[in-house]
Amino acid sequence: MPELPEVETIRRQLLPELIGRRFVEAWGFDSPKFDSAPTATGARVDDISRRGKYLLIELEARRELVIHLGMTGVLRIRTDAEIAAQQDPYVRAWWRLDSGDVFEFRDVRRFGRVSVVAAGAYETMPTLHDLGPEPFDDQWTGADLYVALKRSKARVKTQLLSQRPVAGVGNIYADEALWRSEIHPARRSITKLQAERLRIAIRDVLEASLDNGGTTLRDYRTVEGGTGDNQYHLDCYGRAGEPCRRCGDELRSRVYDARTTTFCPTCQVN
DNA sequence: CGGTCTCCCTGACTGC
DNA sequence: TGCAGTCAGGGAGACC
Repeated sequence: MPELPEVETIRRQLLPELIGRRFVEAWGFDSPKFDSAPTATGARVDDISRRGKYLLIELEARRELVIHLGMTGVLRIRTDAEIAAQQDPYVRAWWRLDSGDVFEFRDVRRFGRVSVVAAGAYETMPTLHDLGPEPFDDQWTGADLYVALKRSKARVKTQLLSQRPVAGVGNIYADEALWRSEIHPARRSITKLQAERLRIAIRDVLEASLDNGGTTLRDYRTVEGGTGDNQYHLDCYGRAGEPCRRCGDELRSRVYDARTTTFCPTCQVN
């Protein structure tokens, strides 16, 4: 599932492909999640930025093509010859570039989303509208995280997944960061010291994954079609039943708020 | 209002 | 081998 490191990897790869290009034709799958794609037709791409897991393709005239990859979203650029050689029923939106190539959004499970809006007008996307700070922002402190988490009584893991305390953390990196900072995912409050440790852990696990090109468990692919390598560097996520690399006890899997969570019952204190 | 639950989707996997 | 049942999960919206 694409989280911040995966989306950032994709952003960097798309930059040289899309900057300065113009969308000359477009199509969107017949669903509210994808059918606004053609409204970007005619626009030139000025820049590509990112907020959390949201890719923001900045268009001329202060408009944005917002893309969320959901669970199975893949972005790629194909030629007509490649498209003709391999029909793909899971392409949910595409934009033809003035180079002739086609920028495609493939999304098997349709958990992703496309939206063309005036720059910064995120009212129709509540999570993006109320998105927390970027974890790599130097201005973001442990005190900020502490205050943000104190606002809610939900479990710390659930709060992280809400994108409000900090942007871009999904199930994989939430489990990794909580393991690394030795915080039990079901806690409903943490100390200032724990918040600072958690902030550092979040930044470190995201940075390590970015350095590894992201985590490919199943569907995640780079723009070039490659996989990431970070799946070989996970300490916690997906390792239930295996020994904790810190204390040796067996990692456990539990469902909290409808999300599978892996943690060490011994060193992640509740 | 806020915490929690359900639903959307479909390929992969499990068990009989 | 085949098929039904289960699982995975980000985010929107319903529910209490």
